[in-house]
Amino acid sequence: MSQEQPSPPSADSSLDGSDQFAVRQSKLDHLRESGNDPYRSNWDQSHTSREALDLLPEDLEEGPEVSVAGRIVAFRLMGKASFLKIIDRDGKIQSYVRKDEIGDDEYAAFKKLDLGDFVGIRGPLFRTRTGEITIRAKEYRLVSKALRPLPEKWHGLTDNEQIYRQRYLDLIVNDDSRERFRARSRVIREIREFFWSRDFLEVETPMLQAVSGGAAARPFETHFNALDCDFSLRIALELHLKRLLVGGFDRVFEVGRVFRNEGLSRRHNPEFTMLEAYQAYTDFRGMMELTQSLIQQVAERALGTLQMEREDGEAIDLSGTWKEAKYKDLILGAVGRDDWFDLPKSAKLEKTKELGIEVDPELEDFEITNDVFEKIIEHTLIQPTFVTHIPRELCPLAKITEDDESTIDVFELCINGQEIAPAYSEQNDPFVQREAFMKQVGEETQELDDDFLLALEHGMPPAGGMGLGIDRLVIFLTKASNIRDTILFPTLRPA
RNA sequence: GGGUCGGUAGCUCAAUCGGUAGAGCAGUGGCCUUUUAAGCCAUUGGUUCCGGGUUCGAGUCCCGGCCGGCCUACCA
Repeated sequence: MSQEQPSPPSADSSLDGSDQFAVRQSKLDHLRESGNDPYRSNWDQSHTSREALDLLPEDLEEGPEVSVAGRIVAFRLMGKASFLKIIDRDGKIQSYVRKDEIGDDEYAAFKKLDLGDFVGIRGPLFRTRTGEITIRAKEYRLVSKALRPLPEKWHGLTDNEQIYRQRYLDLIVNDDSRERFRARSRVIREIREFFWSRDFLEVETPMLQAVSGGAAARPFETHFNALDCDFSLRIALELHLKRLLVGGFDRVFEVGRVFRNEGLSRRHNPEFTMLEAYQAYTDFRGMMELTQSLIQQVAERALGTLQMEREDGEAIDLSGTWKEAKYKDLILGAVGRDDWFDLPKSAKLEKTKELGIEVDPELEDFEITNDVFEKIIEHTLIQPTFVTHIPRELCPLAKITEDDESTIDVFELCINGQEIAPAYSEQNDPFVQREAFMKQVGEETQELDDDFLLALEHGMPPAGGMGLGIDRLVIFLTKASNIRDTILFPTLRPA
């Protein structure tokens, strides 16, 4: 380490810079040889970047000394002084490092730092000529070496596959992605706060289930060795939460992962996060108030606004009292005739062809109608809309409407052209429930959950229940276009 | 599962009709004490996703495979 030699001969001289990993590894080796192993270092933070920036009011040129730490994301060497920018958990801050302030040897070592390295920096705050709040370094220390280069600084990382498989790189270089996942976390926190404030009990129910019910989806199957029996991963939270209503916990909610062995799409990931809440002595009308208040409060607190914007620029207004529409009215409007529900199946199929949608002719009448809803109506419901009076065949777990035997007391909340949250007046008649299950078991590959029916026979209080797909909520709250942009590590084929 | 588009340097992207694979950033060496995608000079770096085929010659054309985007199907 002589000061005279401008660049001491070392292993570096054999490296031409073509192999960035080798160059960085060589730098690491030299640090270790000189007793400065970065992987054995640490640093005490006095402030985060954000906190430090807040310490220098507009009218002041000089601020107190701070000690920060983070990853180097910009590095500008200018002879005997340098600027670098580090990123930590709440932002970025610039530091100014001068040779005459940290010393010749230290500065020589400093120049060997790389983009991506973690450093600690201590020094007073000041304002640069262009007004940027900056730390004038008195001391720095390398506390972890990055052996691989960061993605390009200007374009960031754009390759979708790499964004999903190496999310950490996306989070380092793509500000919007980092902010989207912070927003997701705030949304979930505010959801919990909402239910806690309404005296709901947060619970955890099994993910491994002998019978996975509560929805019509194919489950993932697995085998439990100790008991030598098959289990499936849950596809919904519903049936266990209702057992808790039976048990006397009359306001419960759970936020948790559910798993459905179905296809992938912009709106579907095989594991996704569901909220379900059940409240005794209310009904789907009560859930309507609850759901609207929940989403409004979450948006207000987590994002500070009720005015959303989709990726395509269209606005979504979450304020006020949300629209209500009867399922039947929406269908009649979409097909353009009042006698739709009296038409024979062949005429319905004829009409769907006119409307330009493909419908499987093997389907039941109500399924054809529901295809009309899902393929023509759903994606047009951008503004929050409670769709009510849904045909009873579509859900076996809800109460029948008192003055209309053909519909159930439920709503399906649609926002952003997607189903976000269904809610029901929960069926608590064990006979009607068993009948509905039997009918479903007959036509689907569905197992009967006898244990749940046994619980119902002990008596479940009248209740309203609601389920909400958190990933889809986050999609429109954060202007994302794809569910994968709201899930940190989305499901991909193994590399 | 089907359709379609794509995979080129660490990253972001070029490469005409099938004719020597290039640029910016990053890296390396040098200059530079308030920069802002810092600047200037020089410079390294390629299994063109993989495997076959056609051809004098393939990043480019054909066949097969792998991985991904979008659309679609499945999806309470």
